[in-house]
Amino acid sequence: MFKRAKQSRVFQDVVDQIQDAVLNGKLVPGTKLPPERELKDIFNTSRGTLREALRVLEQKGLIEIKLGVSGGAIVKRIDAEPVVESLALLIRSGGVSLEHLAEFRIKIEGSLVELAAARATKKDIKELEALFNQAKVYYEKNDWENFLKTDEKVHTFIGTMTRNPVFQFVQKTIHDNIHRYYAEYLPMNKERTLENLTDFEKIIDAMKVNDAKTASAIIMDHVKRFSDKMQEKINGNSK
Amino acid sequence: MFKRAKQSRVFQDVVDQIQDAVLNGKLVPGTKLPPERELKDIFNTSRGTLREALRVLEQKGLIEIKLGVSGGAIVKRIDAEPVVESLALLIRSGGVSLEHLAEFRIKIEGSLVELAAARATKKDIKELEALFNQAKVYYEKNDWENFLKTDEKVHTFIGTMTRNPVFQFVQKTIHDNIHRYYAEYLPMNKERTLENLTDFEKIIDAMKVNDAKTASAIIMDHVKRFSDKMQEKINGNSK
DNA sequence: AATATCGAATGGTTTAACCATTAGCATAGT
DNA sequence: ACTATGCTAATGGTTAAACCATTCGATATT
Repeated sequence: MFKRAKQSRVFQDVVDQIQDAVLNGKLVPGTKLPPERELKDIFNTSRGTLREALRVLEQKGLIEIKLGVSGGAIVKRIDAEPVVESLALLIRSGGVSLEHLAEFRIKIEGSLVELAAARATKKDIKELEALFNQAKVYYEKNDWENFLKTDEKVHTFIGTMTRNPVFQFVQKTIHDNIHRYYAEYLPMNKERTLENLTDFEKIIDAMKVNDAKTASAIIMDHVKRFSDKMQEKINGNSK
Repeated sequence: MFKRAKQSRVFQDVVDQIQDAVLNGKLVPGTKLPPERELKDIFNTSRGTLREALRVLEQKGLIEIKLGVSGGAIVKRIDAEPVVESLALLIRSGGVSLEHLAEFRIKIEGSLVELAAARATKKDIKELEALFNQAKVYYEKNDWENFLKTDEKVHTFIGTMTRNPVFQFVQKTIHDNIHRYYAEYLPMNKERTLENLTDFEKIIDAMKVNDAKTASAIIMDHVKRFSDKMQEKINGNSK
């Protein structure tokens, strides 16, 4: 009938109060909180306890702390970083394998490109073409590192084209976490890079006429092909 | 060229050491860390600083802290909770609207059901049928609250059927966050509940023969229909 | 005017003490 | 013998006061 009375931890109360203030818009990003020695009086707590609260808020990505005079806790604009980080932890702890990630990525990136293609503006296409030309230069110079970086930018940019922040941060999270495997298991060469570049060109063509289905099919095939290659590589190495 | 040398914060070093130990398997879930008063000596720090480190580790979901004698910090099995929580924060902070969520959900749940249907075992089907019968009872008793809870269980269970933890936690996160809107904007009635039940039956039928495409199409239509209704309701109310 | 120096504000850390919760044990009462 | 009560010690939670380290701006010096 009754719930166990939650044992209050003072720092948790402080965390909740500040978090609520941020979520209610009472504390807007950029606001500087009072110095610790004042905050501790406001919340009627000790500095140690207050600092535990600040650590939690910092970890949640709600505040950022600067040193020195005129330093202090500043309310941050909430971004996807804590999500990315905690997912990375989950992955690294072994709860998620490369296969799991790749399987998810194939599905999600197909849908994502479909949306992006449907909503592509002329400005988007121009931006994509600029990235394509950049990638082409790196391809010709055999500069794999910068090629990959540009490839990364392309994926991120297509994410923004969806105009949907959920897709955007999922895209970012997946790529942040999958990149580690790529660098380790899928060394680039001229042939593979060209393949990548060709797929890219096809997608831009499909997007130019807002052909969502085609664009989606190409990216799904692209992701699947690269994932399979990486999987082969891993299986091969482990034998 | 160089990065600014990160100003060392002692508690961060403690966090890193313990986190690394967990990720390297040197500390397995269930292990109890020494009491604070010993840990502070081990790391050669003060108790306050050590506790700041523990707060961060707790927030990351790496440890859990129990009170009283034989209490202390216990290494946890890392789960999706921190990911779900930080994503919820991102959503609640206003970066994500219901439309964004619904759009994402339509796509992801289609793919998810497709996978689940392809991998459905007889045991899975039995479990789904049990949930279906339970939902039917609540439908007949006009018990909307429990009907919705069961509906929630169905979605979660279909998530587990994918055998892919990424899909599982995305499904959980989306539903955790969308549920708030549902309860507020989409009051259930006999007609709507029946519609829900009918869709559910169709999906089970498709899954019985591992017809992934059909199952996927049904759920996408289902989610889209309910999202549209909710959207209407919201637009109507706000006018 | 440019540069060097210093001081104050502010986060980072330490220490030592006390409070609150809990598990286990000892004791008393039946 | 068994149960219930209460005591004790271990452990996390909190407080307080002091000092260190970093940074910015004011002031002095050249």
